[in-house]
Amino acid sequence: MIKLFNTLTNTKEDFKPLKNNEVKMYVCGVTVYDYCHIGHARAAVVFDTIRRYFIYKNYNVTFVKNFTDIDDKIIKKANQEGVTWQEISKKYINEHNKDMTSLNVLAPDFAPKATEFIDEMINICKILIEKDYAYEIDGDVFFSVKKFNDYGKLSHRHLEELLAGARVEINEKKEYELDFALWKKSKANEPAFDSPWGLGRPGWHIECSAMSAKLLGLPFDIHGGGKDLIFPHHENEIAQTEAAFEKPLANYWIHNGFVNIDKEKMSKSSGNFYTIKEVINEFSPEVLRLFLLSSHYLNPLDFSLENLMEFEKSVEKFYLLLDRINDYKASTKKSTDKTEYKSIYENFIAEFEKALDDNFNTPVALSAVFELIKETNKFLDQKIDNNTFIAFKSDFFNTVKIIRDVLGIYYKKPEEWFKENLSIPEDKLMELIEKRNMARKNKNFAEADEIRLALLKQGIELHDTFYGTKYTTHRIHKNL
RNA sequence: GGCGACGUGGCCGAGUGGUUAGGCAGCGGUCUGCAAAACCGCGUAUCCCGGUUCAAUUCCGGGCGUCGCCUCCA
Repeated sequence: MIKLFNTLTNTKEDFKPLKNNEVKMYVCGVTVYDYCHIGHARAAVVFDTIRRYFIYKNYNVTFVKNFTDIDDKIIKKANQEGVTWQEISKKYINEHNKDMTSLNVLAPDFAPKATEFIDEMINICKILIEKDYAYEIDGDVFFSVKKFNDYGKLSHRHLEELLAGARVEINEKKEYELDFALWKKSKANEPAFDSPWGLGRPGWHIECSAMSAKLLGLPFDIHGGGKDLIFPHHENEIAQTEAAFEKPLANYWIHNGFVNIDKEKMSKSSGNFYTIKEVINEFSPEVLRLFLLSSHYLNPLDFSLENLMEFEKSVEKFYLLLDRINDYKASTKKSTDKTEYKSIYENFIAEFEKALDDNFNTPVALSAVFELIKETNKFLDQKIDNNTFIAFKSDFFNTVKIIRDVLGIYYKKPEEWFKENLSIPEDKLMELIEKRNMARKNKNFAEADEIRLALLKQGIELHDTFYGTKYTTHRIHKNL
């Protein structure tokens, strides 16, 4: 039984799908006006992992993640660059998708764009006006929060509280300060869509109401996004959808914590952010993904390049083990004193699932992974006969597949990993290894050590094993 | 101002009313020409003050500190 923390009830609950073993989930995507940063990466990786875990548990998952492709910031950027808003949104959708691919985030089943659902949004506005939940003033349509009794149920706030803290907002036409726009009249030279209220464009929240209702139906199981979306975005989405359709929007609301830099929230407006591209220029995306999973998704995650180095080593450790298995020479003699690998394998599966069942506790799941690596190394330290080794490999690669499928890491071949970090041409390296081994043979250890040290400075470590000299590599982070 | 979260060993990071993850770094050892890798061993933490309890890091109250939301934001 999967338990998850539901923002709506502020408690950890058993997950019960609405229908059999189906999970329908909608996750808020990004507004496409710039490159994605690490905060976007965290949300993407968190929900991707949740999705992957449901799939692993044999649920049939329908996963929707949208793009907000029309919005003030997109228009502003388009004006700055002297291009159309479509060119901006297209470009950054494309860049977003590249980033997601590099992070090994599975493509959503649906990746709708707001502008593809204008009719549906207009329809919701019409219904809300008809039902007297919304009103039109001079081409703008606003939602009247006072009329929706449950307003505040997600963010656990009351209108008075919200008003008390509200920064002075000079809005004009609204009947009540906290009312929000469903439809915005467009100014001259702004992108515009035809509507019963004249030319305009949708407000921010309405798109998700339209797309989720159309693509998943109401209610659906899980709605997710970053914690910063709880208010007002998701609160408003609930108000619109539930007022218009008289059905609950989603049963479970999941929100991931922020990525911090020096304890402060990473955000565009504060300027303290790293883009995904900047980071994966310095570290493998796999390292970034592992790092993002290394703390619980509800908690803040402090980002630093130094922290990434730690996880770079973790990834390396795994590939070292794979490499070891590839090279392993089973003993021709019958195994002695061998422990059963079966129990290591079964223990891992149990720990791993227990962790993820409990509100997707990826740090604990990772500790099970690290234990597995250690236990496996220990197992291989014994003398293993061929039959035992073959049986072991089968169990081991089953577990690796689970880790890959669920956590989305460790999907490379070890040689790929080590080669991608190689700082000199491989044939040159082979020459040096050859040269060093000649020196070793001649007991010229000074020369041998000199070669090894020189390579080490370039991020290449040599390991003399009984089946030959192996190399491993790690990136040199000059700028850190 | 209102509401909320958090404070764990050198660092990162979980769980738990009593036997107390995991990782990184460090130290000692096995191995090695020497290393590296791997393995073994060591370190033994829960902001402060009260309270409840046979027992609290875990529950309650207070304090201090950090952060978040109330504005676009993953």
